Parts: sequence; C-alpha cells; structure tokens
Amino acid sequence: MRQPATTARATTSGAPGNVADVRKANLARVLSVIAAAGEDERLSRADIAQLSQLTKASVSSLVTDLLAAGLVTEIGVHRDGERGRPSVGLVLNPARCVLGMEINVDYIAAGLVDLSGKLLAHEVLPRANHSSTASEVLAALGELSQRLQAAAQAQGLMILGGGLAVPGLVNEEHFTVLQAPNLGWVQQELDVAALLPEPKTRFRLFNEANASALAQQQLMDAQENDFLFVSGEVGIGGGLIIDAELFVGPQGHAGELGHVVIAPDGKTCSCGGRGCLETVAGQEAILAAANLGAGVDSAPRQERISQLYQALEAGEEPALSAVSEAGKSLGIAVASALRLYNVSTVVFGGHFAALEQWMRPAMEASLQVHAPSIAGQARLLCSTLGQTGALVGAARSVVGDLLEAPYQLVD
Amino acid sequence: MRQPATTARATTSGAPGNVADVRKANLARVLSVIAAAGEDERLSRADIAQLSQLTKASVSSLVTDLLAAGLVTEIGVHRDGERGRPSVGLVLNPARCVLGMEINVDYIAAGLVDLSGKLLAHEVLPRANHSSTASEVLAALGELSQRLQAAAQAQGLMILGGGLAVPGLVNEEHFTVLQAPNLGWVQQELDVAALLPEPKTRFRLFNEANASALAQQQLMDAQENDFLFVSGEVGIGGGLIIDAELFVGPQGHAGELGHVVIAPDGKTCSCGGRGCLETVAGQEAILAAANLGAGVDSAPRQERISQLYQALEAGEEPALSAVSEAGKSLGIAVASALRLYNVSTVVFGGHFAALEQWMRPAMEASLQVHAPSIAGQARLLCSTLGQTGALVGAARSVVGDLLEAPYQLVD
DNA sequence: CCATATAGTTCAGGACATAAACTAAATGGT
DNA sequence: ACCATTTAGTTTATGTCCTGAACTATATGG
Repeated sequence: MRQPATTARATTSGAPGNVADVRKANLARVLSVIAAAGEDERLSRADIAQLSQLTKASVSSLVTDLLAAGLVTEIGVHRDGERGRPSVGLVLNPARCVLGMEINVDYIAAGLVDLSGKLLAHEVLPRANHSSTASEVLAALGELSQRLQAAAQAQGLMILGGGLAVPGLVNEEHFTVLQAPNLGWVQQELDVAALLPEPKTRFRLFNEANASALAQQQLMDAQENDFLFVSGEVGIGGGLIIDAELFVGPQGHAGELGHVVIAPDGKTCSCGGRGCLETVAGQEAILAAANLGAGVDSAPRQERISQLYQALEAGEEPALSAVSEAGKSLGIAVASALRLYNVSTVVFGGHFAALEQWMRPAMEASLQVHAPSIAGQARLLCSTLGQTGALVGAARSVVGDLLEAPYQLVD
Repeated sequence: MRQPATTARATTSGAPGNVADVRKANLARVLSVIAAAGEDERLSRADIAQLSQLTKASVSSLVTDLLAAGLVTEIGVHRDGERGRPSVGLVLNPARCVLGMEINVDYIAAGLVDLSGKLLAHEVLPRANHSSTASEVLAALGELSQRLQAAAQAQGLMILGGGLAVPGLVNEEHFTVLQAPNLGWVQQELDVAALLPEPKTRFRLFNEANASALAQQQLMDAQENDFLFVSGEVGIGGGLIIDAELFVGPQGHAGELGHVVIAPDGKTCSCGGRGCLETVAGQEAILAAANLGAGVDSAPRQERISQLYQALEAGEEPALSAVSEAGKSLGIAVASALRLYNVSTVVFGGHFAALEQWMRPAMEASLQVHAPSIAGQARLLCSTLGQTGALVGAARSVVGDLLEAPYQLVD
C-alpha cells in the first residue's frame, strides 16, 4: 500500500540499511556543516562536532576521510589571543571545481565553479545557435569546455563534474533534449563525453530556468527556502524551489509557466494551445505588440529589443501598452501558480527583470485583482543574475550532489 | 549554502546519525515490505529477507521487535504439499487501528481503519454544520468518536492515532483551521484531545481534498505514483500526489485548484479575486447558472442539486450549458495545473465525478484547445470514492506515518 | 615555569548488520 | 520405519561505526 519508506530509500537507493550507511550520512553531514559555514569561518573539528551533534572522535575520523578524498583542506591556524591549543581550520577544498555550461539562443557559455559555489572563471561566447545544427553548437561548446579545462589545469584545479543548462525540456537520465523550440531542437541526444574530462564523476543536464532558479537560491535570504523563479527569455520558463530543493515533478518539467492559460480566447501559441502566457508575455509577443515583430525583413531580435527599450524610455506607445499587457498576463499566471504551489515569493529573471519598471505596476495590479488574499503577502522580486546565472546554477547543483554523496569520493 | 543533506535529515530529524538509526530505518523497511504484500500473502521471515535485501538473521531480529510492539502478528502455518520446515506468516496486526474523521458541510463522519488501510467500521451523520457553531460541531464529532472508540474496544481493537479531514485550509502544526468558508469557520482552534483516547500516539489534521487524494491513491494502479485529485464540493479543492507522497507545499495548501484564474474578466469570487475556477464550476456557481441559485427563499442545496440532475437527465437548458461551461473552465484550469505540476493523471471527485457524463466532453475539448500537446497523454479519471473517502484517506495517512516510524512503538 | 584552557586523538565498549554454521520441522522415497 | 532432502528460522563470530572517557598536544598568562 505504500512505497518503501522514505527513510529506507534515503540510505542508498534501495540498498539494505547497514552500519556503513551511517558513515555515508555522517560524511555528508560534516561536509554540509562545513559548507554552510562559508569559506571565511574556518571551522575547527571541535566546532563541527558541536554543530553536527556528533562527537569529537567521530568528527575527527570523518574529517580524515574527507581530507583524503580531497573535498576538504586544512587551513592555517587562526590565533587571536585565546588560550588553549590552536584549532585547525577546515574549508572546502578550493582546488576542486565543477564545470558549468549553458547553451542559449544567442550565446554559449561555460565557467568553473568551486565547491563553495563561487564562479572562478567563465567565458561567454555570442553565437547564433538557432541558425546552426545541434552538433555544430555542441562542437563549439566542446571547444569552449576544452579552454576552461585548460584554464583549470593551469590553476591546479581538479574538475569533479559538470552541468549543462539548455533552454528547453530535458531528460536528465538519457541526456537528451526533448524540446528546445527556440534552438530549433526537437529530439536531440547530447554527447556528454565530449564535454567533460575523463573520468567524469558526474554530469547533469538542466532546463535553463531550473538552473537559474538554483543560482538564484544562493542570492536569497537563508530562510527563503521556497520560491518560484520565472525566466523571461524567448520562451517563458520557470523553476520551483521547495524546501530549498528544486521541484521538477514526475517527468522533470514542472514549473513551466509559459503555457499557463491566461486568456481562454487568446491567440494560438507555438505549443498549439490557445491563450498561453507566452502568447502575450514572450519576447516575440511583446515585440509584436510593440510593432517590432519578426517579419520577412525584420531586424535581428537583439536589435528589435534595443528598439523596444528606446521606445519605452521615450514613453512611446504601443511599446508601453505591450509591456503593460504582458505584465497583466504575467500577474494572472503568477496568481494561479502561487495558489497551486502555495509559494509566496516569486523572482523574475531575464527580460522580466529588465522590464521591471514598465511591467511591475500592471503585474501587481493584476495580481491584486485576481488573488487579493495572497497579493499582500506575496514577495515579488527581480533577479540580478547575469548571463552566467544558468551555468552557475547548473554547476552549483552538481556541487550540491557531490557534497551530499561524499562517500563516492572516499575510497 | 545548503540545507543539511536530505540523507542526514532522514535519519531522525537532526539527531546524530548513529548505529541505532540503522535499526529504525530497517524496522520501517521490514514493515513496509509486510504492508506492501497485503494481508493475504502472509510473508515468511525468509520472504521478507529476500524482498528487503536484509539477511534472514536481521529480519528475524527486527520481526521480534515488531511483534513485541504489536504492529505485526504471526499467523497460522501455511502448508500445501511443499517440502521443508513450514513458514510462519507475518501480517500487520489486525487488532490495531486508527480513527479517521471528517467534518463536511452537510455531515460529520468517523471510522476505524486498520493498518492495512481497510475500513473496519464507520458512521456518517448528516448534520447542517454551517448553521451551528464550531464548538457544537466538534462536540457532535466528539460524541461520534466516542461511539467508534467503544466499538473498537468491543472488538478488541487498539486505537493508535487519528486523523481529521475538514473542507478548508488547515495548519497541521497548531491544529487550527485557518479558513473553511463553507463551514463558516474563519480561524478555529480544534480541541484535539477531546476527539481521541489517551494516550494519543498521533493526530493529524487534513484538508478534505488532500485526504481524499490519499484515499484515492489506494484505488490507483500501483505504478500511478503521481496524480492530481480534484474535489468538487461546495468549494473546489485539490490534492496532489507526487512520487506516492502528498505534496502540500511550503504552507501546506498546495493543490488548491478552485482559485486558478480561468477567465480574467470573469465574476468576482468569494476569495475576492476575479475569474476563479470556483466562480464557474463550484456547486453554487453551477446551480446559479442553471437557474437554481441560492436566493432569499430558495430550497436547500441538496434539493436544488437534485433538481439539477433531473434537468440534466431531461436534457434541459440551462442546466446542460451550465455544466458544460463548468467543464470548459475545469479543462482550462486542469491544463494549467498539469503544465505547472508536470503530472499527467487527474482524478475528479465529488460532484465532478457525478456530473461526468455531462461535463467530460466540454472538459476534454477545452483541454484539447488549450494544451493539445499534453491532452493526448493525459489520463482523466473519475473517482469512485464515496462519502468515507476523506476519513479513510486521513486515517490511512496516519497509518502510513506509524508504519514509517515503528521505532516509536518499539520500546 | 606551571596552572589553565582548548583542540584533537586514542581506546574500550556497545549496537548493528552480516555470513556461515546450526537447529527445527516438514516431505518423499525406499 | 528410516533417512536424505528441503526450506525456515536461530545462533555465533566478525567487522564497522559511533560514543564517552581518558589522554596527548599546544597554546596563554601570571
């Protein structure tokens, strides 16, 4: 009548719960305490014992393993006029990192993220990806990845894994992109091996909005464990963080706000549906409503977007009402989503963040009209994530996996 | 940067991961294997060892504890011409049960549910709860509960806990009902102690739709671990099952489909918003659209509902179009919800199930229009849960908790 | 130079799961 | 009647891991 109890599943995916599992859990526990402290705190073994509620003896033993695995390093003694034996600081090994990558419509990007989540190096390469084949794009990304791998080696950094974010629906298990309409990809298998150095400890594939949501998480207050990230790009994506974890739903595509119905009698969407949010608040929809739509001999999107901002700055119609209509629709979709997820914080990213000043009033008004009882307590924020958001989020999530399963690296 | 790792949290909510936790996990594992087998299979210790991937020795020891805790009982040897020492069957103790209760608009109900999830006894008491005070309702439920407790005692059943479902938003931790507009409750604290015998091992409070979703889970195929249950009562509620677990969101109110916006320019809802699903597909909304609305001297709702069915059977307008409009709106809300949750099965309960034959065509058409890409693979079912659904679901969930944490009962 | 204080390690002890040996209780052939 | 065979369940020796207490290491300050 029930699934195997969660506790049992937590041990090691179905394996019998034996004494060794306790160590796995405690390795992760110690590591999470170290990670939570941040890099400047330099916790001692004694501190960790207190924070983790383990004994000094256990912590000592566990830390020995983590040091051997290269996940943690000891750092110079920190003395400031206190009695007693000086403590030895422990921090996440700064010489380990994860490769984060992103393929988007107008660029590819890659970067190195260390175990504390810090972006050490990155490179963004503008590239018209929708006008070349998937394998060309992947080849270009492979080259970019090679450059960053070389950079890592030059700095003595060991790459432990990688994460890739793409603007579309992904199947993480099979490393396939199911749909990425804005890239022109329909069913694309990714050659993961070409992107990472051997032996690749871990590779994960992310939807761009989900990866951005994970990156956004680092910028939020520590208590803010639940929020919806709405990514306004060519399409409108969403990433949902529940209880500090990414919620992706049964097939991994939850949070997709772009196809929430906001106007039953609205326009037909690229998904075939009618009245989706994307038909009013997607980039092309806004541009079209502002008389800057894609046409036979229209300018490239980036240029038309610049024109949109110029028009907005100048206070011109129909740009203003195009954006305001988008805001109104966004408010409707957000009202429904907040209700369904029971989340009260929304973070807007991508063009929604950039359009904030023109869009927010309409969106807030719309939320007030359609969900007055939650409008008051809802926190509507705009993200400050830049172009590296998605790759950082993808990498950081892989880092999180590594830190949650350190026993994989302890021999 | 991260919450304490899930694995660590799973041990025992923050307690240090020590060897004793392994036993807790394995007690639960053994119990879940026994529960999963159902009552007719009568697994032997050897069977359990195989299914749980634990050794015979461990299972023997664990079963000894479970027998001592009274969660499991041995059942007569089962022989049918096979060689070898006969096995001793193990089943969930049939002499243990949980008290399930429900308060709804038109009735109160209570029942006894055993550890296998079977409803052993129940009583439904029609009662116009909206026209009496909360404490009167609770007193009546207390009496009902007393009767079932007496019945349990008469049958030698020990009550291990209880669950109560109410049609409104609840705060499980504080045992308060935040909103139950259809009961006329605004902020109501529940005196839990009065409802259960001492010592109450466990008491939980549920939203009615969530409880029904949990009950529905038992009726689904074993693989169907993800679905949205939509409860059409006076209000429209929802319960979301993800990965075989109830998903309630950060504040515990996720899944509420009733206030999804399906018509931006629609009617004003009781929640203050505009165009909520409930303004078209709620019981009163349907009745009003069928010219059977509540008025100064209108008949009681139950009677008007009967009139609605008569009109539908007779194929009369405006009843038919009222229901069809409701179906259309329901399709829109479901389209958005399926997208946001990435779930592909929906189960309709309450009046939606009863209205199926008149409502389904419009709903399916609407889903096809607004989400053609998922309409094909979506499974739309109608529930066969009766009036006892919510109380069974609430009780079953408490049973699940007990089975997942058997160490609480092992001395 | 020694009392004091704090950090970290060592060691005996206990709880568990495991594997293998062992006991228990049936069937079936001779 | 007897014994080989088969399966169920228990006992025992072993190893892992955490724990608490004793112990070592290394600083400060009078």
